[in-house]
Amino acid sequence: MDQIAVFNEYVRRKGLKNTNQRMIILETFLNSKSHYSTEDLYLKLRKDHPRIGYATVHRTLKLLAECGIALELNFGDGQTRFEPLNADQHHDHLVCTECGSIIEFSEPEIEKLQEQVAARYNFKIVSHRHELYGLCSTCKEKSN
Amino acid sequence: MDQIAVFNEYVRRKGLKNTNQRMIILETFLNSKSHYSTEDLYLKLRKDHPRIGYATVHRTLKLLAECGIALELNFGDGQTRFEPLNADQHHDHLVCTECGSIIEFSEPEIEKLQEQVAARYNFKIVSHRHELYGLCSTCKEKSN
DNA sequence: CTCAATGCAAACTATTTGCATTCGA
DNA sequence: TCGAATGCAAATAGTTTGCATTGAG
Repeated sequence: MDQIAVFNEYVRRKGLKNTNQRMIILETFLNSKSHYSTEDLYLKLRKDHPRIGYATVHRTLKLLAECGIALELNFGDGQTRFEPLNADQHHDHLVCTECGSIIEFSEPEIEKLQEQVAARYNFKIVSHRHELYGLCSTCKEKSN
Repeated sequence: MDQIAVFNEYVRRKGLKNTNQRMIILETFLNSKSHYSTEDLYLKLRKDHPRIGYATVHRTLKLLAECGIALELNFGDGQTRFEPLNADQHHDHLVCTECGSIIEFSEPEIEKLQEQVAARYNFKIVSHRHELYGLCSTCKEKSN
């Protein structure tokens, strides 16, 4: 079941409606590799679809997060970002505080340890956030 | 060297000034175990020190983050929180999305793996953030 | 038809800033 | 004394909401 099917299913179950705008937003969102803020996505969409409003983009992103298609990220720059979430290929982030570039990484060992930590506190993990902040290789060199 | 000494040193090096307000804010902040937002700390301070303004609290917290005494946290509820940072007793968080309670944990194994990941990308870690969201033991039971 | 979704503008919330005044070094 | 810090109020930025209108089921 792909993301679009997941969305349709979710909409149906909740008695919501599947509009044209939502489909356009969802597709544009899924086809991107970036970490979009509401504004980023709104601006991108506006080129081809000037009739789609900021609020709709925002509400749709929230909806996608709700049904597990998007993950909300917050890198501490005051902007909430969203990224397409794919259960079977989870990853975390290295964030360069100098140039803002973002590198994705995944480390199954860490995920496993997380589970152990949670178990220690009888805690049920629903999602997590793991970000390393610092200097990427390029900025590291420059600072020398 | 304790936190207050670190602060004094930082202030001196930067040619800043060490005011009464800053000392009060710093002490109150350090003596707390909580994860304060600017507002939380402002309200707490106001009881004993009604003359300290919100902006001063905010600017001081930013300053503390800058000199490494405080860590900025963002649990995704739209409020930036700060916690006293102690280099030698670092910890991360389990955040209950149901009741909002926060459990601290530390797992040296994970820290070690982080370093390995960073090395893989020739990335220099300055700080990190690692949060697990889900249900704490109490809320987990209730949901059954 | 009915009720959810949209688009716009306005409202809100957290954070930041301008500026006259105060105060530390 | 001099410039950094303060406190207030006002500005900003991101996010959310109210409401008349549109449109999907």
